[in-house]
This record gives sequence, C-alpha cells and structure tokens, in this order.
Amino acid sequence: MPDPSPGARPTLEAVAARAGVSRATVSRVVNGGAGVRRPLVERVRRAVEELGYIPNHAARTLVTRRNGAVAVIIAEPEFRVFSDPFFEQQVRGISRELTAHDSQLVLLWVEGAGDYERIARYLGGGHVDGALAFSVHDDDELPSIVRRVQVPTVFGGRPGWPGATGELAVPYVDADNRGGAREAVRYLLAQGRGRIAHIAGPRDQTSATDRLAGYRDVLLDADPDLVAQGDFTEESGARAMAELLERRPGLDAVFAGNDLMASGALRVLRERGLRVPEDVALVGFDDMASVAEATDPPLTTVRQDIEGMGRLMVRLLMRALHQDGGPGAPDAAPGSVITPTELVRRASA
Amino acid sequence: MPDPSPGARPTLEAVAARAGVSRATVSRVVNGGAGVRRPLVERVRRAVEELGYIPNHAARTLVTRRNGAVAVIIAEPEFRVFSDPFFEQQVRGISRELTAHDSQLVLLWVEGAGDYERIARYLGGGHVDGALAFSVHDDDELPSIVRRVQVPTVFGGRPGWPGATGELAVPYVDADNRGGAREAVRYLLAQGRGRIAHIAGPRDQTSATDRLAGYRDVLLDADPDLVAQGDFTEESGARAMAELLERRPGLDAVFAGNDLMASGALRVLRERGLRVPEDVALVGFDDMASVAEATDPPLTTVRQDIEGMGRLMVRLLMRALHQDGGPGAPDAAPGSVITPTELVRRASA
DNA sequence: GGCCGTGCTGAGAGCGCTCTCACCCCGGCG
DNA sequence: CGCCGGGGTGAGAGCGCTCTCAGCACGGCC
Repeated sequence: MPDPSPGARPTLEAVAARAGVSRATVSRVVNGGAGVRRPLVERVRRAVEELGYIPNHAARTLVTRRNGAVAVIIAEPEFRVFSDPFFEQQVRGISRELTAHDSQLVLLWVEGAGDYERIARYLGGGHVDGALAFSVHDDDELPSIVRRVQVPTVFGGRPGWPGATGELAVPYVDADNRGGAREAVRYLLAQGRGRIAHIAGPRDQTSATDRLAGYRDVLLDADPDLVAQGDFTEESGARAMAELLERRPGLDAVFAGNDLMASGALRVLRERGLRVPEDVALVGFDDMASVAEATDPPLTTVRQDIEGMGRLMVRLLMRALHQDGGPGAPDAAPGSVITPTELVRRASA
Repeated sequence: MPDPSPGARPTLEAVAARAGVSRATVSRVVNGGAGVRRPLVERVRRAVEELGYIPNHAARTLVTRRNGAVAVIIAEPEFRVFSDPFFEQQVRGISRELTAHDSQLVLLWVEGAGDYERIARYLGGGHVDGALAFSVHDDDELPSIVRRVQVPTVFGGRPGWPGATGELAVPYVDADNRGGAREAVRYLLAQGRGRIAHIAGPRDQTSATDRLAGYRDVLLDADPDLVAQGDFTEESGARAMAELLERRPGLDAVFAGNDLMASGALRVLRERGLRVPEDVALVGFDDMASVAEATDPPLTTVRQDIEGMGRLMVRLLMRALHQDGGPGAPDAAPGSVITPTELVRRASA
C-alpha cells in the first residue's frame, strides 16, 4: 500500500504527494528542514519513512555539482602497497572521516605509468569532489595532473620534488619526522650515549631524509661513518647494522629510520653478542605495533598517529571544498599540516 | 578561443554547436558512434577533442540508471584486512577488471556491527551497480542486506552459513580448496609418506574446512590425532606442529592449511632437529610469495590464482548486470565459480 | 513515375533533484 | 483600518544527458 509499484523507488514527487506538500518543501526537509514549519516537517518525515524514500544521488549531483565522493589514489611503485600496515591505518582513518562527512571513498589504483591518462580523465570528469594521494615520488605526474584538472587534492607525506616548497607547493599532511628524530637522538644523548649511529631510509623519500636531518640537527658534528644507508626493509636494517659495526665497533646507540630496520639491526646486534640496551641502545621510528612490540626487547620508538593523519587529510580536503566549492577559486589550496610525534619508551633504549 | 568561459566544462550542447549537429548525434558518437555517418563522426570527434569535452557522469547516470561503480565491502573482523597479502592481490584483480569494464571501485569499510545500517542505506541508494564482498562470517548480516536491497552481489570465498547451498545461496568465487588439498595429500602419498598430518585452519572458514575435507577425502581412515587445529597464523602453525610431534612423533609428512602455518611448523621442525623434507615432508597452501619462497627450504605448496579470482568476481557481477539490469528480474543471480589450484613443487616435499 | 522501405538526423521529452522567485498570509505599525 | 514587511510555501526553470520518435532523403521496386 505505501508502495504502489514495488519495482520503482519512490521519488521526491511521490513523497510530496503523500505528504500533501510541494517538492520544494520535501527537498528542504530532506536537507535539514530549515525554514519549514514544525508540523509540516513531521508530516514529510513520516511520508519519507512510509515510502522508504532514498534521495537519488545522481539527480542531486547533477544540480549541486557535488558528488559526495573522494578519490584515494594509490600509485603502486612496488609490490606492497596495501600490505603496508602504515597504509592500512591511514586508509582506515580516511574511511572513518569520510563517513563522518557523508562521503564515499573511491579507490583509484594506478596501474603503471601509462595509466595516468585514465586517472586524469576520471579526475577531470568531475566524478569526485577531491582527491587524496600518497607519498608520491619526486617525478610523479600526479601533482601536475591534479593541478591541470583542478581537483582539490591533499597529499599524504611531504612531497620532495624540486620547488615543492615554492610555486609547486601542494597541501600535505605529514608527521613531524624531523622533530621526532631530534627527540629520539636527544633521548639517546640524555641516556649518556656518546656514539650514536643512524640507519637512514631511502634517499628519495622525505620521511627518511627528514629523519636523517633531525639526527643531524642534534648531532651537528656527527661522524659521517656513523650513518648507514637502508631502504626501510628489515633486511636492509640488518645489512646497515653490520656495516656500521664494521666501521665503528665502538658505537653505543643506533637510531634507525623505522621499526623494520631497527628490527633487522637488533637481529644483527644479538648475533654479534651485543646486548640491547646495555651495550647498544636502539630506537626505531613509526611504532608499528606488529614490529615494535614484538621484538625482544620491545623497541623504544617514535610514534606517529597514522590514522589521525588519514583523518586530517580528509578534514583538510573538506575545508578546502566547503570554503568555496565552485570554480573560479583556483587557489583555495588548503594549508599543510605537520602532526606531532611522541617518543614511546620501551626496553630497547 | 575553444573555451569561451574557462571555468565551465563544455557540455554536449557546446560540442553539438561547434560540430554543427544536434545533441543526439553527439551523444551517439560519444557512445560509440553507431549509426552515424562517417564524416559526421569525424567532425564530432574533432569538436570533442578541441573543447576537451568530458561527459557528465551524473547526468548520464540519472537517465541510464547505471553508475559505473561497484562497491567492495570490507567487513573488518580482525585487525589485518588490508595487510593481508591475499586481500591485496584480490583487490588488485578487481581493480584491473573493473577498469576494463569502465567501472569504479567504491570502498565500503564496515566499521563494526552497528555500521551495517549505513551500508544498507548506501547500497539501497543505488549509488553502485553491484557489490563485491569477502569471506563473510556465518552470522554476517551482509547476505541478507544485499538480498533485501536487491543489489547484485558476488562473494569472495564460499559462504558457510546454514542453507548456503540451498535457498540462501549466493553467487561466489572460490578456489578449489578441497581439490587442491586432495592433490597435495596424494602427492605426499606418492612420495611414499605414510603418516601424513594436517594442520587445519579456523573451523568457521570454509577455505579451511574445505582443505581439511580434501585431506580426509584421500586419507579416509586417517588417525584423528594426526590433525591439529590452527588459525592460519604462523604462531598457530608452530603450536600445532609441536602438538602433533608430541602426539605422533613418528609422522613423516605435514600438510598445512596455509603457508603461514607451514612456516610456523617448519620452524618447530627445525628446532627439534628434524630435517625437511628428509625426515618430514611439508606442504603448504596459497603459494603466498612472501612466505613460500622465503622459507628454507622453500615451500612446496598449492597455488591459487588470487588475482584471477578477483577478476572473476567482477566478470560474474558484470554478467549479471548486463543480463537484465532493470528491476523485475529478482533472480538473475550469477552462478558461482570454483577456480582450479595447482601444486607447486619446491624443496620442502 | 509513384510508393515504400531503409538509414540518418534532429526535436523534444523527460530522469529526480535543487534553487530562485513569486506569492500568500499574517502581525505590527502608522 | 490600510499598508508594509517577513516568514513560509509552491511553481517552475533548469542541471546535462539519453532515447524515442518523427522527419527527411535516397534508392529500389512494381
């Protein structure tokens, strides 16, 4: 009875008819009900309920030019993308915050370099209100694409391409890698450690170079041989540790660029019969639960609120979106945000 | 010059005007150009090019009732969802196939039990053409929801709830777990192994119970003490192996429910001084690269084409979608598909 | 040579919604 | 008591596209 033709979804029109009001009034009620008298609101609400009315998204988008969807762009540089627990947490934060903003998450998986054309077309097609992108490489086309198609975009991780701080700047959210690194090193210093080594992450990722910079900020005249190169993998951490031990056997502390490398370093340290933290104190970065808490001894490390960063990316984007929305405001670029880190003391240092 | 007002995207109308044809003709060309004379097609194409015309998705959806989007529903039972390499590969397959079908992937992350209401509303709102869901638990609400809101849905993994083979059946894609298990056990048999143990995965996942069933298919009168319970984690594999060794020290082969458990079992085997495969042959399942190739010795295991399964899920869904599309065909449920597995011989057996 | 396909093209009617106005009704004021 | 102003409501014009159907030109047939 409430639904005359079972196949067809009820429209605004149907609700209006049932409630005995105009389409406009129903629309107002559905969108918050501001400026509609109480009894009418009630009546419309009831009609919506009875008919099981659900607004047609496409129709709404057609006129409002908003589609309540945000693209999350994943450029796959290597094998692990998803499997990165880091990424999972970030996406979770994004998903949650998006839900809170009544928006959907559209996943755009870039399938290699040739695929950017497709991405550009999609982004340019106005299918999404904005986009979120991750730690793009320095030569990535993404920044120029989003600029060209004018899609508000927030990046995860500080971009490192030349000019990223100037005219090619993009809004981003990143942890305070440099500050966190400084804190870690200062902590080691405070523990009385004198020869603090660093295992650095890949040179083309700002998260790695920023941490290295933080290390140098504190240890202004650090012995260059106390810095070894890794690539954020466990394996590379082990290799770097071995190298370090060979070059500077007397080192008494290691600040690793991330937990994975710290874990590799720890393995080598124990193999060589060095006690942690007695002989060598060890600090990681990330506070990746599956690693930092699982090692023996558990890792003292620098925590960053990854899920929070995801949420923040969305919030930044939403702010930019609501600020103007319409075209003609080419530079409503949301500002970037650096989120604080926190030293988590466990047993390794 | 081609673009009079820089802010505004060109519409069909604009293209029509520029090409000197009607909107209808432009529409025809944009959608394939069937039934339009050659020269006109060219002219329209050129106009599209010059204006940089991109069809408005919302407008199209409004009339066609198709939105070129498919929801991927992730119900998060435990911590790792994304981080599961299994899942990553599946999503990659889905993403690729969806792209081939010109569709988008909308990620729906279920945030706990109370969140199903939101999911139902979204699915019911006709925002997506169909949905893809994964290895739902037996008491999951998802199947009943998609049934209620009538959204064509394909499941990944054979559902195990009561009635799943009858009136509550849903279309799914799964690997031939049972057949693969049979092959693995037969292989062990052919190697002359007589006391073959099994480390089973969680009882509430059909992938695990199917593998156990396959094991039993071959070893009809298997000693019940040769089966130990695990939960698909490395740790549980180690525990189960220890148990097995205690109960039946004379076992000469182990078929583990997945590679992770096999890896755990391998660890324990070596700790006890047992040689693999000389003393105990070991076979895993999944052929998860990061595990099966990394162990020492590398694992003989049963491979399943995970990415292919993802693609298949999409293909099944698309078939159901194109088959009818409109309402009124309540039971256009696509059939299920079981994909073959393959035994990969490495050094562990 | 007239008639009927056949093949293209264009006109126009929506799809379901939002949003601007015009309108109406009422209270307050002159 | 008439007039003005303001809050509440409805009418109607689109948003950009698809799709049906009418119309037109052309060729083959009787």
